Amino acid sequence: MAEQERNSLMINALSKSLALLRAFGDGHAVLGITELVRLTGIEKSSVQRILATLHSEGMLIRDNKTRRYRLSNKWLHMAYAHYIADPLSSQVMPRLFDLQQQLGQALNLAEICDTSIMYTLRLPVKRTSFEGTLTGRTHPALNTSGGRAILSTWGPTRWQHAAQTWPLGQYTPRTTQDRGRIAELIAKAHEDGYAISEQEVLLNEIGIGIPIKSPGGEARAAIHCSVSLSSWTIDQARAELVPVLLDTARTFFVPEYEDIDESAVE
Amino acid sequence: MAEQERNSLMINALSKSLALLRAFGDGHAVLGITELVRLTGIEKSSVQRILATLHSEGMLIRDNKTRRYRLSNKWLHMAYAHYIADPLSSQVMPRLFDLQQQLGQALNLAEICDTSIMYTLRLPVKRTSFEGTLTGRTHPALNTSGGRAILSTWGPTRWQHAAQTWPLGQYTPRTTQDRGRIAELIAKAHEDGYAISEQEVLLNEIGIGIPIKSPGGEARAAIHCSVSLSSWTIDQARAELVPVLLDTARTFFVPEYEDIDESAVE
DNA sequence: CCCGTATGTATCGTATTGCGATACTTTAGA
DNA sequence: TCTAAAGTATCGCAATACGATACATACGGG
Repeated sequence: MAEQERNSLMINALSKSLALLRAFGDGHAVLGITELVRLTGIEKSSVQRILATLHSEGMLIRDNKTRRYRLSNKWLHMAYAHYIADPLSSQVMPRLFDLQQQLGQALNLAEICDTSIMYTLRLPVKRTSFEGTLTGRTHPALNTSGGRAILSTWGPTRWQHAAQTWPLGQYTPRTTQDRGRIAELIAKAHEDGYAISEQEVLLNEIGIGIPIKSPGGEARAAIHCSVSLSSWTIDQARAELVPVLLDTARTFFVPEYEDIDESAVE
Repeated sequence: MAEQERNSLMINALSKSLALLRAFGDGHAVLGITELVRLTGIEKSSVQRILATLHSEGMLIRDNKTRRYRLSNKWLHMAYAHYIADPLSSQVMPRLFDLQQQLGQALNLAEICDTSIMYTLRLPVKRTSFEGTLTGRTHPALNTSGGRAILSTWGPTRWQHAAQTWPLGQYTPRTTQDRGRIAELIAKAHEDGYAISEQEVLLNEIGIGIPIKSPGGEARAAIHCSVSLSSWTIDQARAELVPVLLDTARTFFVPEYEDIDESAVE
């Protein structure tokens, strides 16, 4: 929010277009003009022009019956290009694959993305829900073991602040809503070197988050392991899975973030 | 190309930005200003502005050392939103998963995207290359079994035209360069109801492409199965894999394309 | 080590271009 | 059939993005 206007070389039309595109991500995947006006607050005429442009460029599919739009598969190209250029994914992928063979559990790479956790690599084990296999899914960082694991490396000041201000979701009856409790859990994760959560996002699911630290000790990503409460207890998971996961996470080399970092505060 | 300008409600800045973004996809995943100017032909000042905007929106990561940019993981959000809204992927995924359990072979969903094939769902079997696990990868349609399978449903006129004009790559010594031969292979696929290719994209690989037809009989997508020549012969694959794959592909319901279709001819 | 070139950054006046108001057309539901 | 809501088209204005140019910084060879 803060530093939008300082650079006078910002293209307004492009900013708006991105805002509009993001609207498709936030739960509403199929949208018409008026809905977009409501969601984004952009003028109808502008929405009209942006949609026309994106559509004519093949980036949007239009349902001629309902006159509503959805994102085309051309966007997968951007995702692909991201992965190719991303030093972390290419490094983590093969190790994650081996780990999955060894442990037989669902594994993800989770990255911090503003105040959310995004699953960027996914290796499911059995037939899960379709959504469960897709990369790009996000959850509020505070709700997830991965998010707490990452925050636990940022130092008490920053994680306290995050625990108090970052958004929270409500997924199951057992999703922790108590921000003080969350701060405690992060502190615990700081001591342990990893975070465990129980049924906070999905019922019957234990989440294990292991931070992937840069040389400076801060993490922007985590290995996330998801196991079922019907086959595992928390203690079993701690004893059998955590050590292996910690071993793996330690071996990654993550360069320091010289870039914006933008700290996602306020 | 043809119908760019007829609509006067096209936003120039946005079109340019998309062109610039696409440059990251085409093999060059990390780019500086000057390189982008070369690749896209856009004025340096414009490139500068677009990059500044995208960067400040968090869509690009900048390496402060080399001053070059790459796509951030925010784009995965767009990919995610695409999948959520796409009726085909969500339909195919579970069936593909079952198939993979049954056959134990690498399976993909391949979709036509202009003159290319894009792998939009991937279920690899063993530790393959990183790229081999990523969705959004494209190859010239003419080079792949999936592309030929799809074209074989479009009728002789259109597939002849495609065979003569669509781009061709050269991946292995055995990649067919003869456009006449490719037209023949498509015709063969039309008779058989599927396409098989041998070592045209990857050495030691047999590709099997099964069209997923809409009620009208035309396909925009294909199931693609990749098997190793060290364990299989072409005849074995035809006998053991193809029937099962055909059975599966037949059961999908793909709505007709009322949308642009844009036929990628010109 | 210094210089020359190539690349990235900042500035600025102008006319182009995207803006938003409004009027028109189509759809869907009562 | 009518009405309200959603989508589409038009148009004049001025704000905005444009591109030329000048300035700064990085890189690499002699």
